[in-house]
Amino acid sequence: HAGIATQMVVERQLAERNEPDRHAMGREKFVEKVWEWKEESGGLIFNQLKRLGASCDWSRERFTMDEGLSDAVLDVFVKLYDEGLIYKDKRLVNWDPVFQTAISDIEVESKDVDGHMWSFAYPLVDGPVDGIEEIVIATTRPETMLGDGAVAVHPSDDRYKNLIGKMVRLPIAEREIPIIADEYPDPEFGTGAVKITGAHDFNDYEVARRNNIPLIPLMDGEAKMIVTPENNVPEHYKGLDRFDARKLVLKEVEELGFYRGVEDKVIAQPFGDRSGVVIEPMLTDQWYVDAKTMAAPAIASVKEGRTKFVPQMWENTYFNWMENIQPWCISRQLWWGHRIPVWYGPKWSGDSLQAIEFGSFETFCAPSEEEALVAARKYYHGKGTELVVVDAPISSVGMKDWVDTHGLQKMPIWRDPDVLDTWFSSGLWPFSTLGWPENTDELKTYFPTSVVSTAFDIIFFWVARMMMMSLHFMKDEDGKGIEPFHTVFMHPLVRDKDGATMSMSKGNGIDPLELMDEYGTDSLRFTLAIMAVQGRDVKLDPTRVAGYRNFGTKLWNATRFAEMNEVKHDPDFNPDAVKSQLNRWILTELSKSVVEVTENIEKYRFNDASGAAYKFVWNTFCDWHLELLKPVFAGDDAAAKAEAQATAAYVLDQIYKLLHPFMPFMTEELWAETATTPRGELLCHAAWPTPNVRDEAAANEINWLIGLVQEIRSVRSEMNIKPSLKMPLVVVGASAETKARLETNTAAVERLARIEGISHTDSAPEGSAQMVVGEATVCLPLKGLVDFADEIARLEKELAGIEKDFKIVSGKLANEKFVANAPEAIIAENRERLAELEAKREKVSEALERVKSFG
RNA sequence: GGGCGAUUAGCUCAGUGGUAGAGCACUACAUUGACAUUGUAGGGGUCACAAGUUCGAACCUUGUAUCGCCCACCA
Repeated sequence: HAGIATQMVVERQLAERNEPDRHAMGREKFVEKVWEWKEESGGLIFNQLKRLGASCDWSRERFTMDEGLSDAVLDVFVKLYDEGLIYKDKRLVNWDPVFQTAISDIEVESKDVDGHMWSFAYPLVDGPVDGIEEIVIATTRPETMLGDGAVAVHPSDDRYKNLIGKMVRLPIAEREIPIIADEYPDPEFGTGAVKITGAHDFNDYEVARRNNIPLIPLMDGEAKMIVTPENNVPEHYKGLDRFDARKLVLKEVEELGFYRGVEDKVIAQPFGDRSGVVIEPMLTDQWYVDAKTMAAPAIASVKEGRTKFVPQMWENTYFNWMENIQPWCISRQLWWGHRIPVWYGPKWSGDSLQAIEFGSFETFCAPSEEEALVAARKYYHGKGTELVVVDAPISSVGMKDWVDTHGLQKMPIWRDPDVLDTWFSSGLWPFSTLGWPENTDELKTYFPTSVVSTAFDIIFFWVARMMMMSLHFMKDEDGKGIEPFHTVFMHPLVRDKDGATMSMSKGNGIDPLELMDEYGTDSLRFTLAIMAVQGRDVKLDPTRVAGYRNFGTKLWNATRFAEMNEVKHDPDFNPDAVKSQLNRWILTELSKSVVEVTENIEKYRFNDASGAAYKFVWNTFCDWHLELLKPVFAGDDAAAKAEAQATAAYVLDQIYKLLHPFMPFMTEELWAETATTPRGELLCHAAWPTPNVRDEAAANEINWLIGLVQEIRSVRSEMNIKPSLKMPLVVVGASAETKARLETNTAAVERLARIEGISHTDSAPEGSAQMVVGEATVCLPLKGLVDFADEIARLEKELAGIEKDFKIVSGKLANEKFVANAPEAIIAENRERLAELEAKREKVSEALERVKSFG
């Protein structure tokens, strides 16, 4: 691909520098130029390849990395040729007049442009029929009228019934063409009569073939007008650009009195991907792959589930294309790529050397020149004829000259000048890269592969072709084709803020290199992962990248904090032996996160996987675990400290692993930096974490603690109590369990909720803010600190919220149909919730009464 | 014309039948404390619209509107 792209760039450079074009320059000289300008012309591509680690030394004709591949490509061509699946055909192709090469349908982009539709009259040659003197046709491309071979009308169109078979005179070219009947014209549209230019329009081509109408070429490879006996175009059109020819045709048609009007019309025009100019349908000889035959097993593979698309909706797109597949044109009129392994020589029709058929040529398809010559010698019977390989193809006229000059003692042989479509070789990627056709160890190990990850826009270019090629060439013991991969993961396309695909030509791209320079590679990768939702494209917003850059910093700082507290990786750490509730809690949360991340990766839900890791690291580990560890680290219980350190080290290790797919560079670095003894392996080779500790009691205790702290903080904030002010906590109605929990977590509560001293009493102290946490009411004595109207308002608001929820839940449970139809679990959940709400409502009401009584 | 997808907080987007979510932005407070690339608390949503299915709908069905993409395109 880089080679082809380079050629495109070099051709543009040639044009800009007013150098002769490639065709005038010759192949040899052109390759020199590519070589000479490699840095400035192909430098970008070259650098990209270097980044990818490709070893390319820009040796002539091909990259060194392609050496083995080239052989495989030529082998495949020869095999398919021998099987009759590759053939040469004269057909209409999409032609790029700038690069002067055939391109495939999917390299053509249709755009709506403002255009015109002109009407011309073609007079009937033998005078009026039914009072009709002329037939009026409409066209958006007036210049093509010079190549018309017929005028078509619908057989059911009564207006023209009696005109079918009559001749009309073509203005300017002065040819007589027939009026024919065909299903193609729409009687409702325009005049119902359509001009047929078989050599320059795809629909017309089909009509012309069906009706044996001659195809009359009007243009050369650069889309400049040509003058031939067949097209009878006046001499002064010769060499005119198609758009200049259009103007001239319009002028002359008007002068001749055949102009019948014009209207504005938006027309869809096909543009070439690479050149950006309007493509021209062109009648040419090209090599084709019988894609219909090759596609059948590839369709079956998806139909029968041996290859799956993720998300599945892309299978429709795949089928839609594969079932309507056209012959695949693989010739490209370029000079940089895999050259088609076909040689031609004069055709022979008998035993005698004299029996040359001057109009036609014999084809020798072989993987190398030597082998082609062997075949050629065989063909020419070794009748004392010496084969001479010549550079340029020889036409039938040239052949006569050759015979005049050399006699029949020397036979010219020449190679097809065209190269293969890049996707022809790309389609072989799953096996050609592994040393095929040799049965190498690599091939045995890595073929078939498992998942191909790509964007939907190359399902056809690449995915479908890999499947066709693999199924055809790679067979199992029973001779059944092998799929190159079992899953095709379609990742989202990154679009710009308006939803358009980014492209060089539109200039709307966000350069990933710039984003990486600004935010870091891992940040960009993590952002793309967390935004990679199945079935939806990504509109990339750089502020999101900044957000996830901060996440990386957070992890870095967490590691630094751990280091400062002598958190050290302990190779003998056993999670199941951990004792403290806090540590058992984080291990439990870790287990849950491991499951969540793993399952989502396995389901290709990378956004959910990275999101779960993000939440665990920031909102669980950093926000709570590390905060709760601070009093432990600051305390003097050496055993507790040691266990906390070992646990934190273990959790960090698991975090690095979970995040490694999404932030490989940073986690690999942290993995190495935090090693106390050598890790013995890279993080990317380390075993994926598995869930272990599941301690719901510990989880409940710490989650209760978190709830308590949040409750106190919330009240403090709402009551505008300065964070610097520490205050006592008075607990009313605590159960034995709550008392025990408070006892073990006193230090944590005091630190995180800015509390000084926890006591238990039977009734709330006068002037307290009161919070209901579980069965207990937690009070902050605020007498003299705040206005109690605020506390009343706060409690009333809370009570209103509870009332609202209570109504909803009790309403549900009062509904007989709900109780009768809803699943048990849901009903139980609602009952539980109702009980909780009821208890809380009671406590909050009591608290409110108390505050009011104080007032 | 056919197909596919989207419409949820100011913005970018998660959420496929059971308590409406994230990041950014916004408001208030906090700074020798791992981290201001920060912390705490908070405000903000008739889930485009309408009808239906259901005990229950952002989610399922049908229709409407708007937007996007793909395919085929009236010469």
